Amino acid sequence: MPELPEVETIRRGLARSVIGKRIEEVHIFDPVLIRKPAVRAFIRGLKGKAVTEVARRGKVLLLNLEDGKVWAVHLRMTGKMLFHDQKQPRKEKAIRALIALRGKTSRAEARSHLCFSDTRRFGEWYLVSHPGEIPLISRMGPEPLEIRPNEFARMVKGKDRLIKVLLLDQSFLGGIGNIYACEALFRAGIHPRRISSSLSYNKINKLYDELKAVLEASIKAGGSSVRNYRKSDGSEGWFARRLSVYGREGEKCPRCGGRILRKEIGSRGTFFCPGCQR
DNA sequence: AATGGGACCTGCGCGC
DNA sequence: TGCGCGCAGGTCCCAT
Repeated sequence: MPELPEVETIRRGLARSVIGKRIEEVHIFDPVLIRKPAVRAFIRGLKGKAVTEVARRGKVLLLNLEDGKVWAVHLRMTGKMLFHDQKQPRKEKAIRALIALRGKTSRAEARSHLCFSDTRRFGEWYLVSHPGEIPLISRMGPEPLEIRPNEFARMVKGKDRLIKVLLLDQSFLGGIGNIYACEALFRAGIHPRRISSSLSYNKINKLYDELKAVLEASIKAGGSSVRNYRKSDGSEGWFARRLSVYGREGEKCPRCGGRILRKEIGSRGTFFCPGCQR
């Protein structure tokens, strides 16, 4: 699924296209999508409300409505939030929901749509009064782009866990997924199986810098379209071509020329260079 | 406390 | 061309 840079890219796209627009129609084709409240109440809660802001917490999109409620969207692995300016939404497969919007300002009154497509159907929608009502968010650790280096070091030192698995734990930091965990560890020269508490302060500071750098660089490029991820306008992000190790098993390490390995770590495919990650 | 495995779903690419 | 297997940007739940 989209990780922090991808969700942030979508957030920015939606902020440009849907803020100020009013939700006119809500069509839920797959009721399993709606996790809270019941489907009928969810639809009632969205209908007629204008979107005032688009925020993000970790990998969760938060669309604030004019009545103070929050429409939360988790894309999981294959969810796409596509904004369509045309009268009819473009042809998409696996559409689970469709939202019709009306331009808020009187004159144009243009109609547009938000289309939620999600092949694997893991995505989730909520309507809540506060993001904290979503269990994942209530337990979520800090945003990696907002934390300070000394705080990060304290957190890493305080756990005895495989560093790769720790980075993926949303209750540790919110927003990091498999791609950026692999990439940050590669850039920092840290083996994904290292135990967090055993890392030197030097290494932890390096990891902090590289994590931040890779997330920010990816946001600038619009995220990594390795497979399913698309921006809200349907286009691809450019960062996949800049990934050093993710998805590159058997390729040459750009740093030392060794071979990139793929191993299962924490039940996830993990890409790294055994030559320069120690 | 931390780790491993399975579950939830569907589709794509690969080897034979 | 067809079939089976492995694999996938996530998270939850249970067992050890």
